[in-house]
Amino acid sequence: MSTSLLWFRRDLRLDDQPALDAALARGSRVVPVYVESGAGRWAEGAASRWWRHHSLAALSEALAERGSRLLLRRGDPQTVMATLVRETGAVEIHTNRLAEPPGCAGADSDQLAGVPVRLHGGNLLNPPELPRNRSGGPYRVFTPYYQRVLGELNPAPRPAPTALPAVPGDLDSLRLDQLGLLPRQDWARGLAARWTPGESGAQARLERVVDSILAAYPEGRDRPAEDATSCLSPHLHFGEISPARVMLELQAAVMAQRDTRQAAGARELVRQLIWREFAHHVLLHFPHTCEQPFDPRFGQFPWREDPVTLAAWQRGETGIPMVDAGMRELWHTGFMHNRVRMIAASLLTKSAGIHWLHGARWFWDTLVDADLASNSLNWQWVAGCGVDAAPFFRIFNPVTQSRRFDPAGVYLRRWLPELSPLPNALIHAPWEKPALVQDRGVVLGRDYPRPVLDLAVSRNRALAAWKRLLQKA
DNA sequence: TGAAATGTTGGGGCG
DNA sequence: ACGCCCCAACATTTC
Repeated sequence: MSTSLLWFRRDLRLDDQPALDAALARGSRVVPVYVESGAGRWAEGAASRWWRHHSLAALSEALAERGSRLLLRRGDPQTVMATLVRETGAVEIHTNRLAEPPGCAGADSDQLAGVPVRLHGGNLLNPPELPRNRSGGPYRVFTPYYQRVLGELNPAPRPAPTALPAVPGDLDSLRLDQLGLLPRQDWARGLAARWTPGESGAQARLERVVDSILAAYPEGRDRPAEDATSCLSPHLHFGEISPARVMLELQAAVMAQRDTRQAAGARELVRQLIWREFAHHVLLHFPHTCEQPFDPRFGQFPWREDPVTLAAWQRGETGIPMVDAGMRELWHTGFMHNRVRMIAASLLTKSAGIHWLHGARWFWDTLVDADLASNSLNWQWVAGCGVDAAPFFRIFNPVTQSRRFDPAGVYLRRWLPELSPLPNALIHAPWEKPALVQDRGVVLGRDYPRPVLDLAVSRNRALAAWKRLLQKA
């Protein structure tokens, strides 16, 4: 009877788990293992580590319930696997592809410790190198990519096995707390209040999305005060739910046709899921884009070194309420509403002219859904230097956006309680009428910062810099 | 998944 | 009745 190692990486689930299914299909003994390895490029940030701690706890429990056991080991995967192969006599390693660039935690290899690594496709709907456009190259524009893969997707997720083979008791495992994933200081209470990491948390959220969020999703997803987005991103990042499972549930909602609004919401969410696929497609074919602009002209762009503004942005103290609310939501919950991410990112890269990598690195450290492919693609999209990017001159006005998408100031007051005495007419841009603001007991510069930049001035500066770049190129 | 400037149109007030 | 102006609403262009 042969033995396989089931190497969990960011596929921390048992449902629709192709690596698990394949290991079992060999009719062999299956030894599940998680390897805590060293840093490397884009070492996981603190919020992600918090999430992973809890996700591993849930996975460990789910395996135990089915008669198996999760081994936790620490070290270089090559070394750890060599030890495990010696201890178990394993002939294969099964895991799901991550397809990140070399040197990153999610880089794949097809052999470790002299044993073949069988790479499965449970993390994505499509193998990330596919599809190819008519000239045989990768896609660089979302819409044709979307239309192409939409017609080809036919997910067939498989349910979790109800029982698993036992793991020999003499195999050592670290305790979860020995991985040291939790922060020393307990700043994570906000995260714990907001999230339920782990497979059952992911499934519960998907159920709620289908039952009560989908119908209003197309318009609701832009209003940050509402619970109207899927919030599946961290669950998907850690593989607590498979994209094929999400897809199937959404397709079922479309098929049911009870509610055409629900079907429209499902289609829109499928589109978002395919943005995730597209990000992986792009990072696989253009692996330098996690650090370098996709559009080479931007190698010459005069980004400003401005540590003071960067720090104000990070702390949520720019004096621009919609931006500060988003940055504080991020700090407290490890998440930021998608619309607000675009606004905050536009302010940093375009209004402040600060390099998108500074923003990408901050998000990387603070987001529970930090994902190299999505983070890189989206930061470059906002900055205007990426694949299918927003043109550089598309600069968000955070005040206009705030008035449009949070007209009643509900989101602003939630994250900026110091502004809650202000009426809706003043809360979106308090610096415009400082005297009226002061009448309400809010003193700018004391209770809430004055804006770190002038939106009109910074807009013109950004446009001028872009124009000069075009002339050079 | 923009914003601001500029252009156009049409209704109403008014001499 | 008519032309004129104003301005809001909408469309188009430019960045």
